[in-house]
Amino acid sequence: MTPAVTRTSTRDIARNAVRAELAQVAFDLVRREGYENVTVNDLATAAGVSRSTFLRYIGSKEEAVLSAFDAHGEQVAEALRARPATEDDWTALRRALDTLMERYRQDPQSALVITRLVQDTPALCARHLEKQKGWRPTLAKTLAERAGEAEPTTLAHAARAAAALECLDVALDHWTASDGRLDLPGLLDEAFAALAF
Amino acid sequence: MTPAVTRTSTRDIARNAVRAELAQVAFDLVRREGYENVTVNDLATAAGVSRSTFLRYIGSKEEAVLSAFDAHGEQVAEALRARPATEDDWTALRRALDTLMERYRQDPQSALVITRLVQDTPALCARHLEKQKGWRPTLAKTLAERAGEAEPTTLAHAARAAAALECLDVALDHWTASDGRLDLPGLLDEAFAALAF
DNA sequence: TCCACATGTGAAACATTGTGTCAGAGTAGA
DNA sequence: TCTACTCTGACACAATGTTTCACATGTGGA
Repeated sequence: MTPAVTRTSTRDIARNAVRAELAQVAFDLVRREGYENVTVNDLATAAGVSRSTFLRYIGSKEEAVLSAFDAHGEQVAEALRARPATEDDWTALRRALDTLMERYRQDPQSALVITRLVQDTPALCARHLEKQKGWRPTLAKTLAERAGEAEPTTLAHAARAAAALECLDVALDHWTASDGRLDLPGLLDEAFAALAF
Repeated sequence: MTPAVTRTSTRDIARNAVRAELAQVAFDLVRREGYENVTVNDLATAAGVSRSTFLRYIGSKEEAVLSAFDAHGEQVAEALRARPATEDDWTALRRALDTLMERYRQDPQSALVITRLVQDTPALCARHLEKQKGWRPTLAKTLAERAGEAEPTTLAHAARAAAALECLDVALDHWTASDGRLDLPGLLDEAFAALAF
């Protein structure tokens, strides 16, 4: 059985560091050569490990690129928890997404490349949507907790969480379509406003 | 080059019939044995054709199940076009989804099985989300056309289309979680209402 | 020091998927 | 009848992801 408490041992830290390193090398190579033109063998070789080891850490070729988004779900949830309880759900969700906006602002070039890569590669796009769908229950639960102690997670919370994530998606689509020239937070505002009838 | 006008020849009709037949056999087998426990070879054998032929018609193992949803996007768009121009976007989208509700009402048992299958199989879930994302531009364009002749497709239209599809998704999640006991159109209403602030 | 045990790594085999090629069977039409 | 055209199945192929095994490394205790 797994231990009841999820403690982070030094070994886990080391593993995560290796994983991040492998993902970084993989992303650089994919960025240069294109996702379809690179094999797992290439990625492993570039990282200086065997194919076995690479897959042991990363899990799959898709994950090599998408692990960059691993933390996003929890980050948005964390930001959502930090919003004042008086704020309505929709505003709180919009503000929580500012956490991600900040990431895109810090390095727009890289962000544009990886976002395009995911959008243009069907396999990556599909997996990314699935991963993003996994954030929904967490956000919905956080909304429920904000609402009150005994509040169960309702369908309404799930719908709002899902809609907020779709707004992010739509905004990113328009952003990449404009080659990153349009203002991403502004696009996100526009998407959010479109659902406030 | 492909012909400029997409005409439907008798051969295309025959091809689609074969495709539907293969998909039906494949779905039945997957339903009984489980997606992971069945290979493309099994599906082809069950349908009485070679693996080559099966993949030629269906494209991939995932598509064998997901082709059941192929027409949904265009059906919803069609229903959306049929809504009165005076109706606001959100109401029109909700009513357009009644087309799908009708499908679920006609055969709730099968609908429950296939919906669960897609939800519980990561590969299917991912591909289905990607396919559903493909409906978004069509719906957004339809919303724009409803708005007026020269109206371009705006980010707001895309956001509403995306949100409506997510409402469908959320409603289906709760529906399957209730073993199909809850009223699906009612759940969809609830999800839509959660976004009408 | 020596031993036992756990952990990380690479090599290889394996089942499966999806693509591409090719030859033969069947068919409709000139 | 001859000729294109299409469909089919067989096969080869590259690649993915899983599993198993052997080897190295290192660590703690007797």
